[in-house]
Amino acid sequence: MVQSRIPDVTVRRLPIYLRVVETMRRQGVQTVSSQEIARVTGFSSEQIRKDLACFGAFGVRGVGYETEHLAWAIRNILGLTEPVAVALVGVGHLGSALVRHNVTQPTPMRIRLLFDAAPEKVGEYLGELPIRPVSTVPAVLPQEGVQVAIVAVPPEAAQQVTDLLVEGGVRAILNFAPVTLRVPPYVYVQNVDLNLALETLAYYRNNPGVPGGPSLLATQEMDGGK
Amino acid sequence: MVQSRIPDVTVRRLPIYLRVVETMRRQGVQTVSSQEIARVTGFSSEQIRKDLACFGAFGVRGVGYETEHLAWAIRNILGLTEPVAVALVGVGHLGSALVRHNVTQPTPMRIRLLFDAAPEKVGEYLGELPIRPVSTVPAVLPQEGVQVAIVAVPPEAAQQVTDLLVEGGVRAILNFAPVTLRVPPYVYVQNVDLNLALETLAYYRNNPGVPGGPSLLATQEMDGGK
DNA sequence: ATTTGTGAATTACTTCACAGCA
DNA sequence: TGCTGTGAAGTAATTCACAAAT
Repeated sequence: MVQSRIPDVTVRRLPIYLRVVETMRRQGVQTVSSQEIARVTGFSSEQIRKDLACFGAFGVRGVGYETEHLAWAIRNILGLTEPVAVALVGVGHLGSALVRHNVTQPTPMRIRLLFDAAPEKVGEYLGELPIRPVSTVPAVLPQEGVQVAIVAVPPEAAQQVTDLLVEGGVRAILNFAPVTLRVPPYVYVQNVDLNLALETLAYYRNNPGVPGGPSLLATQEMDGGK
Repeated sequence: MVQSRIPDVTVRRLPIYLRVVETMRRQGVQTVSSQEIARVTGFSSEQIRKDLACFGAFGVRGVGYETEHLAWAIRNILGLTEPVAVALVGVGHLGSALVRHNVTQPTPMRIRLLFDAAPEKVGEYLGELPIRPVSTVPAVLPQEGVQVAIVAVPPEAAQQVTDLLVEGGVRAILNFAPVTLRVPPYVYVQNVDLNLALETLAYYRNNPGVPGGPSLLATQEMDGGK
């Protein structure tokens, strides 16, 4: 059964399933059951079946899912059939670590454009990639067809940078700055806030035994509260 | 009304509230209403009141919350009344960026111990902090009273490192390795998986206008699926 | 007049239970 | 038998709506 509206939690689980299925496929495994994916990921098998069923029935009853077909299907749903170019703004400690990390990873999301505000950084190279002035974002992004961006600038600059990205036609942003970004409703923002993540740990250090929730990463409320 | 069991989603929102309230307090603001916090964070004001009411009633009707008192209360709930020492394992690109990032941040979560497996890194310093051999984790952590750790090692080494951390008495782990860590039920794991975060963006780039979920960062299912 | 605190209603997500197919 | 797909039941989280307090 194909649903029109896919829950956010489901979308966030899909890349996990893809990783598992893809690994198995490369190991030569032909089919995989929801129980096997459950074992590796920690999600329940029913949940995995429900998630996959949102997009139609790929499985074979009594057998499981064909790894080749399932990997293809998930990549299609996510829009990962071919490499996706990503822009990164803010080539500081964190930004450059993200770039160096990204080049070693087997993900189709590829950082291809770098921007920074500091004049002394502009023109330098990080690996093969030149660092461009952040003012050129609105012009360069459409030209290069890039619609996904990472914000790794100091909090003071984050909103300003975001406005430039939106002007450049960005549709989805991964934000490392510890601020709530204001964007139009058609732009998706996912926050990765390292301080918040660590501070949450402080609570569970003292209140153990509870956790539970699966889920994966941080969306952002769109409106400004009512 | 004081609840015994606090929802995970609430715990993940508390550090956000703390940040906002703390900022206002430093600006000399005496009281803050749930609507004002809502405006800044994007959460609804009812939700904020419900979250805070889990721990008792701090507010004054018709007025709002006293910033001083509220900040103190949230810090108490989270266990952030004094600095919390954190260990980091894996001083690669990402790990060292996290350390350099952390020293500039105004969070009470302080990275104080560094570990790495590579003999050529052991003994070197990153800022003031010496890099220790990862084998000393089980001995050093209890000695230094550290119960929170960051895993920033390659996926192959992540489970092994986690076992050492658990042996050393760690209660909460922030995991950057793209694997599901196996831990005893009293250890809390929060995953930050950069590839998954980026891959989720790919979906929303093509399916705009939806997002919605507030929430903040990645827990991990504990059991192995049933 | 304003804003908290909270039951009630609603919505979202997960788990259960099992029919249907290989 | 084994495993998928799914309606029904159950649980969790959010929003509504308003009484209580200043």
